[in-house]
Formats: sequence, structure tokens, C-alpha cells
Amino acid sequence: MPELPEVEVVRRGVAEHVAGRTVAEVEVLHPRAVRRHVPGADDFATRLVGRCLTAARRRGKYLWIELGDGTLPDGEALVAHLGMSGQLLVQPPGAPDEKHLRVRFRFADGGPELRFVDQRTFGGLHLAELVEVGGLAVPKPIEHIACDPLEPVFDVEELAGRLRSRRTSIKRALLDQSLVSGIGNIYADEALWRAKLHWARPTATLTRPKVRELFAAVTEVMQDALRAGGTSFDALYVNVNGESGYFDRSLAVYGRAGQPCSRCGAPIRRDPFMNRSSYTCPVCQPKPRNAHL
DNA sequence: CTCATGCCCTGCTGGC
DNA sequence: TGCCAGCAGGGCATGA
Repeated sequence: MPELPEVEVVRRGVAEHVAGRTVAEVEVLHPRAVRRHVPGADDFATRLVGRCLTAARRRGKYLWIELGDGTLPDGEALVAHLGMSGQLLVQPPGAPDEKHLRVRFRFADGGPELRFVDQRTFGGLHLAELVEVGGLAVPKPIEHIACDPLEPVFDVEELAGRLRSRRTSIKRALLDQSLVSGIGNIYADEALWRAKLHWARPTATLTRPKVRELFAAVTEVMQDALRAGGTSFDALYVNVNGESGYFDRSLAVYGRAGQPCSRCGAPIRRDPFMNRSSYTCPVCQPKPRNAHL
């Protein structure tokens, strides 16, 4: 469930509690958590020891921590993706192991540990070289990830052009991380509701002003969620201190099948979509005649 | 190149 | 009470 706002909450926690500290020991308790680190778990652990975690960065749903000697970056980063159920937690040494603890980082200062906990193991950690993309240093494996709506370099006019040349539905496009990143099922549905667009609307039929309106809604719903500390339905998504956000109380459509639309009172509808669900208000977001199903 | 689909994984929920 | 199907879903491989 972690989408952009949830990952940003975690990034801020990492920046506050971990940045500037030197790794003393890395323990990989489940190899699947580092499967994207091709040289293997031992290499992952060995290469981190003695290095400083300098700065926490984010693009879309990806989080990375620049590595360095002292405070200067050395061109490599520890990349994290939370997947469905991943958590980065800051815990005092000696705190009992979480049931799904996958990787533990101990630090030279003897202070709190950084732990990667992941029930479903869709997420993971790996080391990667930083490369320059559009003037920004990003990990090489995520070069193909588009910038997200909260980045200063985000260009809605360029995106509108790309959307209009696509032959797909607006929701598929919103979820395509190579087009725009950070949007998952929750914020796609919420932004579409705010912009009064149906998920099956063909991207090619969107006017430029409508694309601007949609991305204003995307930005707004993400900033609202960020202020609430993110969205969580259970204890799966938490910040580095293990606390849940409360944006789920502000959701207009997601997970609200049968409940009244806060704008018009019509019961919210759930449609199967890509082996998942899409939630819409049937009155505010009527299905277009030329729906791209 | 573009677009769509299936798989990975675990735990919870609801139906019988 | 117990069992099992269905659901949650981001990203990537694969195929059309």
C-alpha cells in the first residue's frame, strides 16, 4: 500500500534518525529481501559495513540512501522499495525481533537500529550506482522511473503530450511508473474522483486543461495525505516509529463500495480492474461511451 | 515500440 | 469448528 505520501513519510523518518550514521553490521535474515542485489546477501552486507548513510532521497515509491565516507557521497546508494508490506523501522538495540524482520542494520554509535520488516516480501533492498538523469543523481536500476508530481522538475505539459499519444485508459496510465511515478491504486482512484473522471476514459480524449486539472487533483490529494501522515488500513503501513497515518478517514472512494459519495450521495461503485478494484461514484464519474476497458 | 496479462508472496476474511 | 477461495497489489518478465 505505500504510495508516494507513505514513502515520503518514511524518507523523512530515515533522514531524521539515520542520516549521518556509520554502519557497523548488517544482518540479512531473509535472502528474498535482497534478491535485487545480484552479487548476493553476503556481498550486500559486507559492502555496507564502515560506510556512512549520508542523505535520504525519494522518487515516486522508491527511496534511497546515499552512501559515503564521512559525509561526502561516494556515488553509490542503498535503494529501498517497500512493495506492498515493507517497513523501515528505527528500533532500540535489543528490542525483540519483529516476526517478519528481513534485514537489520547496526550502527557504530551503538544507537538505534534500522530494520527492514516485510510480511509479503514484495519489497526489498539493494545497492546501486548513482547515475545522472536530467541533472539529478538517481540509482541506475530506477533510471526508467519517471519523475513524480511533487518534484520541482515535474512537467505537466510534457506529460499531457505523452498521455494524448497513448492508446489506453487514464487509470492504466496513472499507474504506469515510466509515465509518472508515485501513484498507486488508492491515490489514482482518489484523484480521478476529485477530477470527476472515470477510470476507463481513453487518455487520447483528454484535453490539456483536463490533464492539468487531474494533476492538480493528484498533487492536492498527495499533499493532504502527507499532512495526515499517510494512509493505512491496518498496522502494515507505518512510519519509522511504527505509527500509522490517518488519511484513510479522508478517503472519498477507495475501499468505500456501497457507501454514499460525499459530493452527491450516490453509492460508491466497485469495478474489477486489472485483477484489482477501481472505486468510482457512478454519478460524479459516469462511464464514458468510448470507455477503454 | 506499445499495451496487456500473469506471477511473486503472506495473512486475513467470509462462505459453507 | 475447520477449510479453502478470494482478495490485497507494485513491478517486472513475457507475449501479442
